[in-house]
Amino acid sequence: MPEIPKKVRTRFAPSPTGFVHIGSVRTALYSYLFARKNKGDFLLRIEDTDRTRLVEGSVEYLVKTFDILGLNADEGVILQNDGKVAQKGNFGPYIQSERLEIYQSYIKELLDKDYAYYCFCSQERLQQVREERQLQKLPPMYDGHCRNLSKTEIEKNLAEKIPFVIRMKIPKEGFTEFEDLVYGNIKIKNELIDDQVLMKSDGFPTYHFANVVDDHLMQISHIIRGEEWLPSTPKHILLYKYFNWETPQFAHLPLLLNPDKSKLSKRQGDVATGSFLDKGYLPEAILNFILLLGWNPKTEEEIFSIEEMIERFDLSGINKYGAVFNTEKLDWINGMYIRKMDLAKLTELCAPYLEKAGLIEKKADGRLENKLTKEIINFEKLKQIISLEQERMKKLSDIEESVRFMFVEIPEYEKELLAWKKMTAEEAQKNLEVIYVELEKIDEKDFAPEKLLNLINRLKEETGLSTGELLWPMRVSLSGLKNSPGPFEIATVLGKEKTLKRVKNAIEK
RNA sequence: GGCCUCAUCGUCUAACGGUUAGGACGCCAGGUUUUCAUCCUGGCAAUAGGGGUUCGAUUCCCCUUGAGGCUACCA
Repeated sequence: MPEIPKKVRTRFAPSPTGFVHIGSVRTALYSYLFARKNKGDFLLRIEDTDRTRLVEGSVEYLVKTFDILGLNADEGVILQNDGKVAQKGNFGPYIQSERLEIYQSYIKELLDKDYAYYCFCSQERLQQVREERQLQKLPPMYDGHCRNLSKTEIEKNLAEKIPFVIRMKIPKEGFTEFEDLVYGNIKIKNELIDDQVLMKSDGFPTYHFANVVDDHLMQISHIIRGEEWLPSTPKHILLYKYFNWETPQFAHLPLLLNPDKSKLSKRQGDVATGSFLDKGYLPEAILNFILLLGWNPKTEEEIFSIEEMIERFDLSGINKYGAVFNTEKLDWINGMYIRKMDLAKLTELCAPYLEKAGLIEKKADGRLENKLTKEIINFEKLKQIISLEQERMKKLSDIEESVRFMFVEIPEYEKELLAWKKMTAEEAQKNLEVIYVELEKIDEKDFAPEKLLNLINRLKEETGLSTGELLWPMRVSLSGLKNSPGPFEIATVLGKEKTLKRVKNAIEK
């Protein structure tokens, strides 16, 4: 493979259709990493040439999502510091609908060189041609009806304002081949390539045309995109040749798959990046997860910071087969990131979930109020509460349910839950009485895990009870849950007063 | 139908033609002072099938099968 001396420039070029597909994020991630790795540029271009699929506000949503993910473009459509979407760079505009004049001038060049032609065929005729060819078991291609119209015919049709498109003139002989950085040598007979529409009747270019023109004008060196473009790449190569432009390198990425191995779609599950973010998957965990869906470092490392990704990433590590998008491992990776995270940061990230769940509320003066008990809780206390779950949670949204018991006045639960294994609830209550008496003797400031452990150990010796017979009832009295953090940790965060209150409540049940 | 592409545990994947086919997630079992989780240890689990080439194929070639993509005035 020849080394490319010029600067590496990659781009991500989404269509603003309203949501950000997780597969697009992977494509963008690979482009981003490749650019960073090679000290190149990463650009974001908006491909909004299909006017029928446009969704209001989606460009802004898209750019913001990428900003959250940390995949910041050096050039193109970017998010400014003031939160506004803007365009940056010397090769703009970077929104295709703002580049119509550019496409017009280049299509004229193709027309002049006889590499493209006007086609006045109606949709109905095209439909008919397709059906006829299908019946004859021929590829449903355009039949070339308008390929050789005379100049006078064309002028007459134009004068009569007959709607037209402009098609690319594909050679009837030979073949087009290229070296894909992932798939290797690809060779396709020209006779099997359709005379692709380049300009639509509404004056907008098709993907194939706008994409080639823009990639060239924006000096893109490596086109990293989904495998669905592999079959149409020869058309693009031909266009570069027609224009006498240097052909960039191509790297097609295998598709992400549904569990049934079809192309990953929203019909079979959640593929919107935004909803993963909403559920509390961390941006870096999402990137780490999708990085591994189709690429591997050839080592047994699995957790990568973005810097490590940049350092390790290499196009040669990309697989040729599609990976099933199965989020079980995402849960695990996300948990790893949560455990490594700074507690204060985690607390800040969890707070909105607690607010949404109606457990806390931010008052006008900035203080946090426990909405259930109306107590004011400071950030330190909230941090302690979150710390109970840091080792346990898989995603931020888990926090709502798992920590609710810390906010209620008294947890609600069935008395029978107090009983551990074969013991009865009454026996459990008796054990709690013993614990209660000892707990009362501890000084508030000594209410910490080590002291509490010592106390329980002492009680074990004095009473002959087992650890479980003491700890299970204690834990349930504090959390009201079958599964929860340990009793010492809960008691420490709760403080002496609340702990005693909960134990007492259990005894009197 | 045509064209293109792909094929290792359930999933993500590793293995210059020579390995008891490795790791991770998940699952199961055991341990770590109560539960769940964490952590540790162990276990179950794969080269789609058939032909070649070779002393020797997961690996190279061919066929079959299976899967996917493309085949729009969508991207």
